[in-house]
Amino acid sequence: MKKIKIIIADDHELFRNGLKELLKKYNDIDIVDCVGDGEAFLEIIKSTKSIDIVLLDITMPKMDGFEVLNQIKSLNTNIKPIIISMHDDGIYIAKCAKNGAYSYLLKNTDQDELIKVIRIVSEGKKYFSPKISEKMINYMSEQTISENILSKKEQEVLELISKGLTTKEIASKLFVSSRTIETHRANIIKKLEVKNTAELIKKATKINLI
Amino acid sequence: MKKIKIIIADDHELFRNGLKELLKKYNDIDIVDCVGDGEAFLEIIKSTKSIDIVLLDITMPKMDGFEVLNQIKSLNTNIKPIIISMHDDGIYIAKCAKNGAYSYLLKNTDQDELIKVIRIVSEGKKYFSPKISEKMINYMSEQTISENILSKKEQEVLELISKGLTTKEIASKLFVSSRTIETHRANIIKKLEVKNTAELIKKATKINLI
DNA sequence: ATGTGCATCCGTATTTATACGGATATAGAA
DNA sequence: TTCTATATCCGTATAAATACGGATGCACAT
Repeated sequence: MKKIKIIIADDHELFRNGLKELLKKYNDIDIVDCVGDGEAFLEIIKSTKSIDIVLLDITMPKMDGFEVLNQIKSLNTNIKPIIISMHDDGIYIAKCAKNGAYSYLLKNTDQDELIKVIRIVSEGKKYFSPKISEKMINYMSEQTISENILSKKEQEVLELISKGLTTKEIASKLFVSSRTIETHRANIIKKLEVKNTAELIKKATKINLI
Repeated sequence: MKKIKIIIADDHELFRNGLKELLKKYNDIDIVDCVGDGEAFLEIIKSTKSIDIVLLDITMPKMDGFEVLNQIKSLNTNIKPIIISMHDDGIYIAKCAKNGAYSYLLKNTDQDELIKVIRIVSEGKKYFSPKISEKMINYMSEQTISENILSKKEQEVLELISKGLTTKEIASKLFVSSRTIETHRANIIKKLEVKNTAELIKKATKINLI
């Protein structure tokens, strides 16, 4: 039988070793290595191939979990990261999900759940528990409060700006003078308290206007 | 005992009525009304207060589910929408989550699951099943493939552009000529195949570069 | 050793965006 | 009704971005 090869990356030694002991008992699991920071982890996976899973903490010295997730993606390995974190903030969860985590567990997760998730993930499936999903979704939906700041026309103009149209193009598309669009642009920029178009689009995206 | 007041909004009459019959059997549930499109639904909730839950389809004539979700948010009611859809695409799920859905069920969900979710949501909690979460998370992480397109410097410049700095400001911040930054800008725009800064920032945000 | 990608630099011309400081008509809210 | 927000329009001036078409030195991989 093929064992699931795992690396543990966590800066708390006690936790790391405890976890190792805990997982030792399972026949289908093989703890290949334990490291205390993100850089050390990356070193290892450069030499050691065929790792299945990394149990990854977010807050680590030198290179944090988010960075590690990014690196894993760009390295084109098939290591599947499971985040084990003490934070249950929606933003953390969403960020990990976005960056390719296969699961997100809290440090107070019980043993059975952990084993269950390891086995699910080892088959290439992602698993996020309903509680974790709820947190993330709450966060995602909160990000959409700020509507109604812009008038309908302004919203329309913003939409077209974001599509790459110039003032002139927008003007002819909406059958108005380009002066009008210029004014709209100026007002939009003022309302969102930004300096220029680049910052505008960034902010508008952030608060979900486009 | 207080019943959970529900409205069903779905354009398929058979499904709508079937669902109604099905839910009739439960003592703690009260189907207040059934409608076939989004506009009709909005009409009803304007007059009828104290609805707890709407079972909402996405594809509907006149006004689709996404629009309805948006309206519900801006109307400041405490109706909790549960999406019942036949699509299990990640993008649909993510969009609903973002727009304030309390749950997302597929039309082939079994009865027990539906009742369970209705009861959970009626208490104000959100619930997304692991399968649905998986779909959504897969979608979210796919949105983040394209790294490594830009060089480090280009990435750095992009970051500063998105913060609203002008070419000149970036140049002096990075101790290089503004010509250099101009070239970087041009190259970034070319690489991401966009027309101008506005579109650039939008795309960069979308593919998670900033 | 040779090539490829990258960071860096330069000039010129045109197009856009931004910053001023106005004005009017209309519709909806107070 | 009066106030307020909105959409629309106008001019002038400067700042910035974009489009051309180049060039060099350096590092890294083949």
